[in-house]
Amino acid sequence: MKAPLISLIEQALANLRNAGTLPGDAATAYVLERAKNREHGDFATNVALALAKPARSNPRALAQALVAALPQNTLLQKVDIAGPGFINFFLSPVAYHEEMRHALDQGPRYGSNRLAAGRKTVVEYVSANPTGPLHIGHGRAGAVGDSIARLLTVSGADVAREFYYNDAGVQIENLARSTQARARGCKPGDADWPADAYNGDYIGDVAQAYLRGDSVAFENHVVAGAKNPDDLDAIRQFAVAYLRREQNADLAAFGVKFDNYYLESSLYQDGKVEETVRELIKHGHTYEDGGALWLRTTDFGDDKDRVMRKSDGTFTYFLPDVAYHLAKWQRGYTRAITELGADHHGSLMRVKAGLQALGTGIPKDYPEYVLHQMVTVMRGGEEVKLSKRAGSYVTLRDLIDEVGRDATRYFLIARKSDSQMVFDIDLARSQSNDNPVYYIQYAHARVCSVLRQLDERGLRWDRANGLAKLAQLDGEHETALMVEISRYPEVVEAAATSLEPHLIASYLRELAQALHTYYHAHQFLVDDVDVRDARIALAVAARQTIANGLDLLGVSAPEQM
RNA sequence: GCGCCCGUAGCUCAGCUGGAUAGAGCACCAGCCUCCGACGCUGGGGGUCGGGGGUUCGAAUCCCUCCGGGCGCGCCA
Repeated sequence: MKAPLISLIEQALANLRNAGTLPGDAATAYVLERAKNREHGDFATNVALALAKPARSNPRALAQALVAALPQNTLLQKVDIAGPGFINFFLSPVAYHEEMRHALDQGPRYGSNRLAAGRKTVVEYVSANPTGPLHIGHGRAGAVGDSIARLLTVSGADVAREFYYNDAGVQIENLARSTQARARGCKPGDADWPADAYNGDYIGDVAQAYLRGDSVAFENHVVAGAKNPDDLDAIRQFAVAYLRREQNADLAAFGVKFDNYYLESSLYQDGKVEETVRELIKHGHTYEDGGALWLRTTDFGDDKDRVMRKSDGTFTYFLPDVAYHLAKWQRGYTRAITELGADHHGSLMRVKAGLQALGTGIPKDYPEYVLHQMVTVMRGGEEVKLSKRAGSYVTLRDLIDEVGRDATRYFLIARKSDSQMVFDIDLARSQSNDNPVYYIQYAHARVCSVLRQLDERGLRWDRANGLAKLAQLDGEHETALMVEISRYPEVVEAAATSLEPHLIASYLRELAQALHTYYHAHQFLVDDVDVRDARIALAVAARQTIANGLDLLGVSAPEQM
């Protein structure tokens, strides 16, 4: 609904420039936003305040001139000037009725936009190494990353979801040795238990499956356990396959999917690592010192230079990261979003520096990072410590089983991702008013229930008639609901622009509240056919909007609870 | 010590690129089911927006500083 208003404002500004009221080169950085208060209309702009100085006028006088220069439009009912010089726009009811028509006509596409139209985008998230079960942090990464992918998709982008994992490094070697030790009957604490081993019980499960000769299928591979505890290479391959399969199963249960699985080992096989090193050297940002090859990341804002090839000839972790992001670029992704735990933020600068040092024209803001902060898990009023080494461990699978997929996803997405958050298992489990996800889902189910009632009473909803008769809905709660629904496209745009899916979560709560309030204030299934059709039209528009919003969060919209 | 994130009602958190009297949920108090599902609705109390400066018509929002949390600062990932 904003676009036509902005167009009107721009026309008014052009008129004033032509009339000499405004200088031709006046900057037009102004804001058009939803008025917080209904008394201030539907939208308000500070354009007169922003332009008062360059126009050498006072804000209220300029506002008067602007309003006078505003073209006539049927969408506008009234335009006021208030306070220091705000211009308040009161939309006509027809503007909202048309928006309800859009919501119903566009259905699942209501709220989509063209912000990122056609941009080939890769969204990378989770990217856990296959050394153990996924924990709640991975859950947050999955919920946030997946939701961002959905937001960009409805914004027109051509999105690929990607999972990157290390299948060759030191940690994998550790995994293999740990599994081997288990296969030989050792346990943590035994004299010959490896020093840096993974102590979790799940390693024992992997070892047993290996010894049984189980067959593990994952990501188009099948790996069978070779049963031989001395074959470390076979153990490594089996353990990676086993844990990857488990992680994939957990993510699938969480509703988080991927288009690509990208292996670190492939970067070596395809020569991408060597190519990256070669290019970095060629562009003169490297030097040797102490037998190691350094990258002069300080040329690009880092506080010290970084080793890229160690004196033993192997690479530090960040070089494959640079090679990996180069590969994203080379695969044609002009936009890359990388979702990471905030504990990795130290590596961002290095990877970006490496990409710039390549001199291949990769933009400075490539990739765009979205970080998520730690999640503290509470159960029974106490913090549950997460540790791969210790026994106490809440896995993502535990949460899905205990709390449910929808509530877990909602809780993990409802907070701004760069804020630390507390995940209270007892709260998330409670199916009460403590729990916003059920409140929102219930609003959706309620409308479904009304339609079932309609059917049971042998009545029929005439959609076209309902839309035509929306003018009969002029009550306070009905208007409020229309306003909420019409905000949805703006919220989607804001969330997609800032890569902040939590905005959708907050919005949905407000929308659900408006619907519940409306539900209590008015009866839907009344005898007056026109009023009935109109009220159902509004309710269905709300239901559609809730369903669309929940889908962006990866949360289901049940027809009954 | 340096860098990044954060500090808003008793608790958990919103507050969009600065805007018009600071919001929601929970908890607490008082009401609402002969009525389309009460997993709901209505009303009420409750805040020096961590402290202090600055920028300007206007600051929870931007800048500086201090205090208090978290996370990073390896030839680990």
